[in-house]
This record gives sequence, C-alpha cells and structure tokens, in this order.
Amino acid sequence: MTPFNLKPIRKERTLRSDVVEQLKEAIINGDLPPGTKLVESQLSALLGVSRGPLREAIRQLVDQNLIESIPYTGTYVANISVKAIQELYSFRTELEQFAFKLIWDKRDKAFQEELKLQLKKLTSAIKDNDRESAIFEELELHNVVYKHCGHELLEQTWQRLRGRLHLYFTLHQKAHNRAGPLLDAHDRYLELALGDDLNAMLEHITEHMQQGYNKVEQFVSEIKSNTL
Amino acid sequence: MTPFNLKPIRKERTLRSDVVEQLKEAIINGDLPPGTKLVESQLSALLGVSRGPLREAIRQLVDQNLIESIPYTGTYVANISVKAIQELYSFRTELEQFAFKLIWDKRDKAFQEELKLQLKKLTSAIKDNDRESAIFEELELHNVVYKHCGHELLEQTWQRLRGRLHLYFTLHQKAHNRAGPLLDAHDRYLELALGDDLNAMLEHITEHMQQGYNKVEQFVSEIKSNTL
DNA sequence: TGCGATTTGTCCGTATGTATT
DNA sequence: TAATACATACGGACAAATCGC
Repeated sequence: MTPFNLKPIRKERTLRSDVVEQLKEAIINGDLPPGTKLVESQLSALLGVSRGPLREAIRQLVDQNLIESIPYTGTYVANISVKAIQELYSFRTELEQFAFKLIWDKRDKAFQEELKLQLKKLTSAIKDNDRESAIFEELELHNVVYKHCGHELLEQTWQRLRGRLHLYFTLHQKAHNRAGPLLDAHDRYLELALGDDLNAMLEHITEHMQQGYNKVEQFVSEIKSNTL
Repeated sequence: MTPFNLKPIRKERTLRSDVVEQLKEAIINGDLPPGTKLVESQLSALLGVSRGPLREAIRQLVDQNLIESIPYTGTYVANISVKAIQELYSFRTELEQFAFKLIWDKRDKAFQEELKLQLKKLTSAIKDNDRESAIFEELELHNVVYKHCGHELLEQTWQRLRGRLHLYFTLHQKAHNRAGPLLDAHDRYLELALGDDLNAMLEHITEHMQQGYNKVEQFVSEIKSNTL
C-alpha cells in the first residue's frame, strides 16, 4: 500500500454523465429489464433532469449497446439473443488474447499484486454468497488486465463490452438464483496469467470463454423457448 | 447483377445523423484540422441547426474518437499522436485477422466477386490519380471483408476505427502530396484473401499493417518535430 | 383507409456553471 | 478579483413521424 492512495477526484461531472451512470446501473442490475420502453418525458421527470441531457445520455448508451433506438419510434433496453451472446464471447476472446500478448513482457510487480488482490476480492464475494458483488469483482479481475496494457483503444473497447456482459451475468443469476458463469476456475486463470507460458494462457482464455458462453447460451435458449 | 438491385432507402434520417455525417466529412477531409476548437454556437449557426441535435452529434463523434471533449471547456477535433497511431494499427491487425478467421470457410461467390470489384475500383482510382477516392476505396476494400463476416460487434468496432484511419490517410496525403499508405501491394492481399492458406493471409495482414504503420508513423514524427 | 393520440425530434429564449483572461 | 466567453442545463413550444383504433 502506498501512503497516499487517494481516490481520483470525479472530474467530468456533468448531468449527462450522471444520467449515463444511473441508467447503466438500472439496466445492469435488471431494474430495467430488456425490452423496456424508455419514454423520454417519463424518464426525465423520474430523474429530475430535462430532456436535453437525458437524450445525450441515451445516445451514449446506444453506443454501448445497452439501449436500442428507433428514430421517431422509441428507445428500448437492449434485448438479448443467442447471436449477440455468441458475438460478445467470440469477440471478447480475441480482445483478451490480444491483451495478454501486449502485457506479457510488461507484467511487473504492481500488476501481479493487483491481480492477486482482485482474485481475493472475487473469492471473498463468492464465499459470502454475494452474487451481485461477485459479478462485479469478476469483471474487475479482467479489467485489471486491460487496464495494465497501456492500450487506450483496447481498454475503451473492453469498456464498451463490459456493460453488456454485466447484464448477461445478472440475468443469468436472476434466472437461476445461483452463481453466474465464470465464477470458478479462476485460480487456474491467475496461475497461468502469472506464469511463463503465453500459449497456455491464450488457450486457457479460449476455453474459459467457451465455458462462459455455453452457460449463458443455454440459459438464454431456455428463456426464449419458455416465452414462445 | 440482380434485376432489382435497389439501394436501401435512407431510413434513420434525423438532423443529428446528418450533422454527424457532415462533421465527420469535414474532419476526415481535413477541412477541420486536428485541434480545431468547435464552438457550439458558431457551428450550429453554420450548419443551420439548433444546439440540441448538434450536441448529440458531437457526443457520437466523441465516441468515434474523432472529437475530444473537455467538460465545460470545449470540444476539439482529435489530435494525432504516434501512440494513437500505434494503437490503431496494432488493434486493426487483430480485428482483421479475427475477421478472416471468421469468414474463411464462408467465402462464397458473392464475397469473392465483391472483393474483386472493389479492388478494381481502388486500382482505377489510383490510376486516375484521384487521391481522395483512392483512400475511400482502400477503406471500402477492407470494409467488404468486415461486412461479410456477419459479426455485428466486429463490424461496429471497425466502423468506429474507420473514421480515424481515414483522417490519418488524408493528413498523410496532404502532407506529402502523394499517395497515402497502403495504396499498393493490394494484388497480393486479394490473392491471399481468395486463396486457401489462412495462415499466409494472417501473416500478410501483420506485414500489411506494419507497412502502413511505418509510413504513417514516420510522417507524424516529421510533423511533430517540425512544430517544435 | 384515414384519424387522433402519443412520442420523438427540433427550436428558442433564458439562466447558471465553469474556465480563462 | 472582475469580466468575458462559452458550455451546460432548463422549460415551453411546435413540427414530424409512428401507432392504434
């Protein structure tokens, strides 16, 4: 621990950014289920902001694939589909493999410690049976990797996937009332991430993602077939 | 040619989307040089739209990395930097390799023909010494690949890079008054893309991108050192 | 088919917050 | 410190498009 481990002061505070955060939260937590129609007048009244900033916030969430927008018709919380999940996981596999290729020779002490710490947090959340935290810490674990790559474009792209991924995890957890996907076998992930065999790590990512995909895909299929 | 090869009617026509296109054009063509401050009141008067749609459009261009925004201070046309170019090219390499892995076993007649046609357009533009078109057709060539992958997330990510890439090409061309990067050796690209050796294609992409990066990086370094 | 209600898209005037000089 | 310029935000109004009846 460094003596002055200060939190970054929240710069960039605008109403728009606040609204983005709140809406994202609501979607990710499942308070606004997929398909929900977002009516501007209602939302602006609910949030206590005017339509201007709200519309700008919605635009940003559309870019993050959390909201779908049809001109002159309406905006809706993003729906889930097997194809979208397929794409998300296959794309994520590539992203994370790229990340490890980038970071491999730059894995300093700080990185290693942060990764270990994050795994502890995740394990702890799982042990406490705190599902919501577990999902968050799971994503934070991967986030550590992206953060340390020093590749802004990559990190930015990851952030744009993260919300959607979080949503899937939450839905999965709510549907089954048990731990979401990927919440185990993280020891192996860490071991390889700190080891010295890059190819083994890359392979593990492929398997890791495949496992996660299988679980999510299965449950989405169930939902879809139930609602027919 | 199919008998009814109708162009899709431009749905999604809103003032915002028009402004996005116009601003993107202006930035990409170099009419709005990097670093230019965009003053809302001036721009809205110039474009003949109110500040509402303009602000929403700006938000979208920020997400495409064509505009940088500092809250309560101003928005500026994105600046160029060696690091940004490095990131763009390394990331693009991964994207395009992923694209070819996806499309490899799905390369039907339509894909092959479209790729050939697009190369013709590019070659023609180069021969006519039409630099602006050449840049566009170059990007269109790669676009064909992404389009045929059937992977929305991938294509979307590509589109978000495309503007920035276009900007680099334009700057390069304006600075040197000669063809931008990557405007040769496309025959080899096509040959491999239609061939049956995926690994050769993947390797070629790495080299292809590396070449392009070298040229752009060099010229950016020149600019930077000139303005010291 | 048309009509009316609802909602989005857009404009404008105004007020406040922030950075810069 | 004050003043200026501009971004941010508000609220009311109207136009345009969609959808249900």
